Amino acid sequence: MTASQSQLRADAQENRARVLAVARELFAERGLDVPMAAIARRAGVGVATLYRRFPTKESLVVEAFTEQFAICQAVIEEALVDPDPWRGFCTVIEKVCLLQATDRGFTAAFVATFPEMHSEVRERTWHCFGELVDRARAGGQLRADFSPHDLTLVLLANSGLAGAPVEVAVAASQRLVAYLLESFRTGTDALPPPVPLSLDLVLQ
Amino acid sequence: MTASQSQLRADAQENRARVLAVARELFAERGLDVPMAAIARRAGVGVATLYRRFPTKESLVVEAFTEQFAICQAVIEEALVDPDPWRGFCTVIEKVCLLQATDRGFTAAFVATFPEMHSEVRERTWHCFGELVDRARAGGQLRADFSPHDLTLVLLANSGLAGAPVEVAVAASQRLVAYLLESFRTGTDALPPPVPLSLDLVLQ
DNA sequence: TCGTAAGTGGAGAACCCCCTCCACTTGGCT
DNA sequence: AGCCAAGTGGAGGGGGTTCTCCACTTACGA
Repeated sequence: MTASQSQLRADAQENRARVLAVARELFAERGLDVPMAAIARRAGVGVATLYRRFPTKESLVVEAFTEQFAICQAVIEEALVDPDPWRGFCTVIEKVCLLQATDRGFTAAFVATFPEMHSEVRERTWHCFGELVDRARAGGQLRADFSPHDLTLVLLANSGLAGAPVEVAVAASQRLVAYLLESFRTGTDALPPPVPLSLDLVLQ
Repeated sequence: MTASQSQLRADAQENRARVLAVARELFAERGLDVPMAAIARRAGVGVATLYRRFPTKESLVVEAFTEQFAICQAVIEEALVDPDPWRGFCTVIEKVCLLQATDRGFTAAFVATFPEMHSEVRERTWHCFGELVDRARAGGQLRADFSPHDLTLVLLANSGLAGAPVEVAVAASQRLVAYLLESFRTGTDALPPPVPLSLDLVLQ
């Protein structure tokens, strides 16, 4: 019900919403490489309509993924109020990696969006995670030499699994995360079962 | 001094070699997306020359990377004769991941080459690694629930770091590998120092 | 009901890619 | 020296992309 939305004619508003939904679907399924024409076709509109609402492909990507990024932000803030900081820490990594494994466009969108994200938001998220890391370290469950930068390391590593079909990617991601969390911690736990990751499976 | 090589005129032979060298350089620097025209230009030849020697881009990629893949094969076989199977295991992962972090085209080339690799070679490599895993497990240094498929997991995860500039990718890869090896083992060691992986650094 | 501003679709411009064709050049044998 | 098979470069065909232009259609207030 923003000004810009209510100023749109009813049919236009509906088209816009459908385009956005389709874009999210296709970006998740096939990554950001999916052509604008494909999005327009599946949404049942012409390309011109699409470009009228989203002047550039990048703007569509940004709009399509702001929701996901907001979820990430929320996940971190939520973890910060968890009384057990180590559990909070694990939850952050597990949830974000799951999101990433589920959505093929996630990482690329994040990278594309990153430069034009208000640095204010970035700083805040980063600060929150730093806080979480400090507490988990102070609690003695997170190893002392863990660096907040390792979050980026985990995210990048996890993004390497995005090529595989979703179910495979999710299973692989869960095992990878389990391995990593285990070495982030001071202790030992059972892993989820091995993933039969032959490359035949990975190549779609 | 193969028949096909010696049948080439001297100048042609030199051009072919230069093209191959340039291709390796550019694939390593910028990934497989680098246009054929760019390779031709840097090698100081026309595109036609390039296509005369390598009828298709894929064939150039295959030729450019067979050396690297042979190295991987050698690394595994060499590890198998190491009297300490755990050290062999670590060496395999470290060396292959280093190769991967150093060369931006590595993973894509591997994936592209994979289907048309003689399954005989694949089987052999896979068998060797399986042997190594069995021995390391039997030795009690590798965790019992490690799966040979986890090698693929490591490789895919490590490939996620390839976007960053080489020095960053290498440092990040080393830390990732250290983390993973630590959770593959039954014990604990110090990590290499954290990598300041802000996304500014990662985006070239 | 009807006028008009808002919205639309599809053709096509501009660009980049892989790869081919062909008139020209050149190495190396005689 | 001279011949010619072998080798060459650059123009351009065919297909893909993002994005624009403009004649047509439609929602909706008066």
